[in-house]
Amino acid sequence: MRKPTLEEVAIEAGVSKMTASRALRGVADVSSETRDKVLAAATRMNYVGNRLALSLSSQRTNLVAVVVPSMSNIVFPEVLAGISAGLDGSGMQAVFGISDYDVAKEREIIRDMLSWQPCAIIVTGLDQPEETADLLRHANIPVIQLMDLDGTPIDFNVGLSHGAAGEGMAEALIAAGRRRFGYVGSALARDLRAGKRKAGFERVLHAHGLGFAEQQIDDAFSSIALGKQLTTTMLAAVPDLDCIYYSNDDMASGGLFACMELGVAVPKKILIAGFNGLDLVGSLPAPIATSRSPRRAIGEVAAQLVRQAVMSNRDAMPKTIVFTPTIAGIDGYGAAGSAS
Amino acid sequence: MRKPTLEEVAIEAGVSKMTASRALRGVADVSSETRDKVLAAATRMNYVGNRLALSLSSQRTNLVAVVVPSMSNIVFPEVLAGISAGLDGSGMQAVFGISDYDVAKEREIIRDMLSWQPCAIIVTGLDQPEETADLLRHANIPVIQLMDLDGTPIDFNVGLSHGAAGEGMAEALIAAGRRRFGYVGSALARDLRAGKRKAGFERVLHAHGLGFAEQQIDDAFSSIALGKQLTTTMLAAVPDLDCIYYSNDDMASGGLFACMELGVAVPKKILIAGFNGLDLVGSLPAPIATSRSPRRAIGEVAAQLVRQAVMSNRDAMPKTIVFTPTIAGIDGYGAAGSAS
DNA sequence: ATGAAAGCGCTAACAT
DNA sequence: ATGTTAGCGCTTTCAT
Repeated sequence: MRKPTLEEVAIEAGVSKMTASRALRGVADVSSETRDKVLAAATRMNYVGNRLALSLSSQRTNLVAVVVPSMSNIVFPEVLAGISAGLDGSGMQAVFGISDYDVAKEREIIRDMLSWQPCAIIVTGLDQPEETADLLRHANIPVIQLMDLDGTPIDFNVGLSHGAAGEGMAEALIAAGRRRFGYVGSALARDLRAGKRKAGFERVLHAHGLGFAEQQIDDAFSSIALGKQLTTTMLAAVPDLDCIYYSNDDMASGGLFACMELGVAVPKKILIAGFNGLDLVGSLPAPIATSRSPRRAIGEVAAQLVRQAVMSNRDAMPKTIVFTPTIAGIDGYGAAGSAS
Repeated sequence: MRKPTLEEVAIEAGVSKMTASRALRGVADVSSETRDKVLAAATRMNYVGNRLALSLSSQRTNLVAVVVPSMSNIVFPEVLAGISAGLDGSGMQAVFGISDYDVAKEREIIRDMLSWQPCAIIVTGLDQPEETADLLRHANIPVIQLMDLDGTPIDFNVGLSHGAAGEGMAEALIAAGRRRFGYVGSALARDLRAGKRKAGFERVLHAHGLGFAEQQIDDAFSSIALGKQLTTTMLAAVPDLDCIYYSNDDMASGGLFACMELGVAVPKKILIAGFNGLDLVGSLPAPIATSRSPRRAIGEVAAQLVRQAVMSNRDAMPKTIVFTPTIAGIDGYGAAGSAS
């Protein structure tokens, strides 16, 4: 039993296809009597409209394509939740793809999604290779690049500077009296934003005549377990550090757990610093420093931009929305910084 | 500048629409010379096919609709990652929607997604209201219900019994000598699976002449912070518990942090038990009990079912895939249980 | 190996 | 207030 079409509903209701279409869409100029007949027929037949036909015919879709690199920590799911919430009530629908931090896969996903004629596309980061950027530019739809500001946007850009985040954290830690630093990271070859934070952090260290006394970097993706493991290794090799900077909060939380197991006082002996401002960090048994990135807000703002961009003149819109992370977890650095 | 159509590519290549279509799709019976001409023209013009037209014309799509209740902890993102990975290479594309544990919103999302004529739909849980189930049944596509087994599936079912998971955990804890139980949970009105675990747990308690000495339940959604807060409250009221069962691992982790702050020995004085088997739990500074649910595997298996169902005869396929959670974190309960 | 005609299910534009 | 015509961009079917 095939699914009923608009035409079949129209026949059942004793009207033309066009009238049925108007009634179903709630367009004006349909007598309430006719509308009721059509709605009744549609309900009776379990009619569900065909958006393929609708979109093909009307030359526009309600699809917003979104590409994120990963779903294995809570960061991108929160961005997606923000986008989804920000789109609520607009009639638009997000379509997600996961690139696994793989540029070739990202390009294929983008190509695939563009074939669905989305009304906008949201991608992560500014570092797409030229071929991918080309694809995006030729789509002739609003392109929103999320999370990162350190680079040249194609169109719209919502995020924060990871270089500056690294710099800010280093300055805060030096101001807090720390001098002997270690770095624990993972997957830096793929997670370019983590690399930018590290580079910013090192710029400030060098400006103060300092540097990382020790680094532990693994190719695997970040996790609490990996942070714990690398920290244990690091402290066995260089026990006299007074601060460790991590690629993110997952790694940093693992670092805290390693210190607790080794009986190293946090933050008294070693200060632990991560990035993201995960909820987890606020509940941990010892304070660790972090840069709070407004992940959900970034998603919501991206959704707002999409709504504006598809409605109104794109040229009259701000091209860049800058968020500034707040540093938390260092004495005397309560709630500095703000979003703008 | 509008996007080029197949017809324009065909003209540019000096062939008919049909030949261009065949060349682009790699269908047989196209001379390699012609194929090259068409491919060159398509590349030159940055041609991207229009899937709306393709799907409308061919009467089939590569879309798999997926509805999950939440993105605010790592559980469903992992399921989605499993689905996405399981679909890789099939040419199918997942489309996600988030219902926020709201049945009305879920129904609207499902209705919306069905209008895109997906080739299959994956939803969370077995407890959709009749109206939603009707929608699903009338779609005439494979319906896969995830995570839960305690109920009547519409079509295919992949998951675990949460009632049994609660029972198993209670038995393990009683076997481990615990007798004075507390319960800490959240959002039970919406998270029905958490409620089923609690009910199973209580069935076993009652069978042993026991019950919860104290309960702390909040309407908010689960989080580490909430688990910590409710546990602090609970231990202030009833300090002599020897075990607390939580609605999930996020809440349980918060409970552990509360105990650490209060100087309560875990697991010596109080044993803490959650559900999910999050990575986090394996790195925590004290052992807590959990039921490991194979979230990613559930997603991957669902994707496999979809691939089979759209290719072959649905009737010849298994209707239910049962996973059994493993209990971890209780002495003597190493790696009991297995997936089947 | 290639092309022409018809049509997927809907809406836009133009009648009436 | 309702109906008619044309067409969205592609594939299917049937020729050649």
